[in-house]
Order: sequence, then C-alpha cells, then structure tokens
Amino acid sequence: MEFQDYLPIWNKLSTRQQELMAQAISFRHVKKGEIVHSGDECTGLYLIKSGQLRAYILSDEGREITIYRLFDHDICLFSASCMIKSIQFDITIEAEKDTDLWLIPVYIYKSIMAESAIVANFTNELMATRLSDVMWLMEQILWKSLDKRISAFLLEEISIEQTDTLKITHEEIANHIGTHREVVTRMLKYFQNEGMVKLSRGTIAITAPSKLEALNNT
Amino acid sequence: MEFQDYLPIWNKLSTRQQELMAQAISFRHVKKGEIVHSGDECTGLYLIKSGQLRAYILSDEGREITIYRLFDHDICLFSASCMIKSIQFDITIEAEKDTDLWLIPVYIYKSIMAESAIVANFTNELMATRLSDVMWLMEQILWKSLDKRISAFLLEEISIEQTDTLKITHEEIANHIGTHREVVTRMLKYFQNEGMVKLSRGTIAITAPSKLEALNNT
DNA sequence: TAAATTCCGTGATAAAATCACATATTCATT
DNA sequence: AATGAATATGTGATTTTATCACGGAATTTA
Repeated sequence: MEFQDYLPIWNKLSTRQQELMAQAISFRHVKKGEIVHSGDECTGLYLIKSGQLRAYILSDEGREITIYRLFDHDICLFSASCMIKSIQFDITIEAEKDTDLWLIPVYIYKSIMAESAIVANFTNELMATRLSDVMWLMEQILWKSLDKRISAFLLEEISIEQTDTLKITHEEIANHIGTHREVVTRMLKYFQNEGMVKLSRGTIAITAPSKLEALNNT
Repeated sequence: MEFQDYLPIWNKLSTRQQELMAQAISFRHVKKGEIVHSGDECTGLYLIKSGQLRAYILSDEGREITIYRLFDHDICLFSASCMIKSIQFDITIEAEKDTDLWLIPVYIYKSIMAESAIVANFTNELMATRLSDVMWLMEQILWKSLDKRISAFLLEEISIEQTDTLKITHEEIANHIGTHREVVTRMLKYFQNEGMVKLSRGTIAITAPSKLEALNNT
C-alpha cells in the first residue's frame, strides 16, 4: 500500500496537487521511544502507515498526560501546527512502537489547503476529532474517579495489545492518565486484593477484566 | 455597525455568497441567563454584536465548568456543531449578560464552507482557537492549585467587569472553575484573612489585586 | 411580617496529591 | 558469581481537594 491509500482525500486533489504532493512526500521510520515532534517544531503532516504514536503534554515540573494516540491510517495534524496560527499549545509526540510514516511537508500542505476547499474541510474534520478527544479527556479528568480511569486505561491497553499480560510500569500508567506513580501503585494493589489483576515487576496480568469493566459502570 | 463588520471574511465572499448569507441571516436579542444553545442542537453560527456568553459542559451529576467565553466580535462555532460531523461532545451556552447577536443558519454556512476554501480555512482558525482554549484550560485543571485558579478567575473578572467589586456568588465561581462551592467559600475566607478580598453576601470586593497576582507567580 | 428561597459557614470524612524514604528487582560490569 | 548502578515498587506521613451533612444568615416573595 502506498501513501495515497493513507490520505482519504487523495482522489479529490487535482493532478497538479497530486504531483506536488507526491514529489514532496517522504517516508520515515521511527524507533520505539523516539520523539517524533516536540514543542513548536513544525515539520509537516504525518500519515501513520503502521505502529503507534502517543501525543502528550508536559507540565513545568515534568509531569505528563496522554492527550490521544495515533494508529495505522491516523493522521497527525499537530506536527504541522504552525500551519494554523491559532494553535497556541505545545504537544510532544513519541513513538510507543516502531512506526512507519510518511511526512507531507508543511509548506506543501499549507499551500494546497489554502486553495482547496476539500483539503481545508478535511483538515477541519481532523481538528474536530482531536478537539473531541480533548473534550472527552477533560470530562474524564474532572468527573471520573481514579479507580475508573485506571481500570479503563488497563482495558484499553489489553484491547490494543491483544494480550492480558501488559508490559508496563506504574510510572508509565501515571504518565498516561496524568497522576502520580504512588497513586497508581496503591490502586493496583487494591485491584490485586480484589482479584482483578496480578502484579509483578514491569508487568500487570489482567485476571478478571469483567470486574474492571464493572467498576466503570457504577 | 452591521453584521458584515462582524464576519472578517465577508469581503472575500462572492457576490452570490454574500446575497445568500445576507438574506438568511437573522438578528436576535437574548436576555441574561437565557440558554442560547444546549446539547446537540444545531441552529447555526452566532456572531456576537454585544454582550457576553459562556460556554460550559455539564456532568451527569449536574456539575459545570466554563470552557470559554464569548465577547463582542467573537463567533460561536459550536452552536453549529452538526456542521462538522467529528464534533462529538455536548456544550451548553448561556448569556452572562443581555446579548445582541446575529445567526447564520447552519445550512447556509455549511454549503458556503463546502465550496469556499476561504470560509473553510477561516472555520479552521476558529476551531483551532477553541482547541487552544481547551488545552489551556486542561493545563490549569491538571497543574494549577485552586488558590491560583480562583485568584486568576477573580482577576479576570475585575478586568472584564471593570470594577473591583464583583457581584458573584461562591457557587457561580465554583461552576466556572469546575469545583465545589464549599471549596470556594473556604479559599475566599483564606483570601479575606490575608487581606486580599472583602466578602459579603453576593459580592466580593478585591482589596489587594497585587497580592492575588503574586499568588499566581509562585 | 411570615415564609420561602438563596447564600454562606463549617465540621467530618474520603479521595487524591505530594513528600520522603525504604526495599526489591534487574542490568551491566568485572 | 559478586558488585554496584539503575530501575521499579512499597509505604508512612502530610496536605490539598472533594464530598457529605447540616445549620444559620440574608434576601426575596407572598
């Protein structure tokens, strides 16, 4: 599959636009752990071919929270944030797994977006999707207790990884959901006492996913 | 001033688009306290001529938090949220003051946006502005202590209202910043003991704004 | 002026954040 | 295998914020 299949509006571009883009696009492989984008860099739009990215924000004290994740066929807009001048926040994007992606340079995309209603409306939808993600996250932060948020995170992980035995540290979980390691440790301890999980250094085995799910429905 | 002056891209529309819009637009006056938009309604784009609106979200238990506010010349996008199908959250918008506004029906705006790169890019900037607002708010919620958030809110209010004596209840402040009335009451009590404010039923007199500002810079 | 409503104050308890260490496990090196 | 370094987890103590429960004061309405 080529990059055309990863850009839903490809067929709606003019021949000239297609040529411009095809000529400027580049392929890139990033290793797990690598920072793909940080702060106010502005390289361009990433099309994710395979792998997994995580977008998060950082506090002054170095705390983190995951804003959203990107998977196959997702498009990363904020790596091209300078394209839209009203975007005023800094986001960091790191590879959670080895990832293959294409890069559309910002000057190309920007110029096409300026002349094409199709592209501009498509970008609109992308932005709206991220905004919806952020709104959803804010509701979680404000109105969900930590037991629910942690259990929801664990369930999401087993769904992504397709395994009941997660390789993840308490600190990583804390950085995902924006809390502290100790808090995660204590909650996991409680989950273990309730027979929901089995803990060992660096791994969490989900033994009773249904009980974790039940937590979220109360 | 007519509505044309409140739509920055008016001059960039075609004559036909201008006619379409001018014919469909309507003027409306809303009284303080009135709900302008709620849930998944989708009337259209509001152009704020004068007054003040507040956009907030509601929890299942009826708790609130203000997401952003709209003033003269601002444009309310989410009252037309159905225009962009990726918008998946419910927002409520109420008039904080008597407000004059124009309404561009959603079907008109949507059809013009679909054909005009200018309008689509303009909408993009609007959405990015809201997204930036939400990201800023999330950072406040996550990483700022309540004394700072309450003092920042009070300072913002005296700047908006152009008076040191705010007519506002503890509950209203709690609903703005997404916390509980008791918490606000206790913090204001502390502010009063520190000589920063003077409290009486329904009003808060800011006696030492510089001390409140100092709180935010630590 | 009495009753109803709204607003504020405060104690008690629970949840979560924060600080400060201690211990345990794994990894790298010799 | 032994050592030390690095990483990961455990836990007590304290502070901050949320949550529950109730009472009293000020204002509005009838």
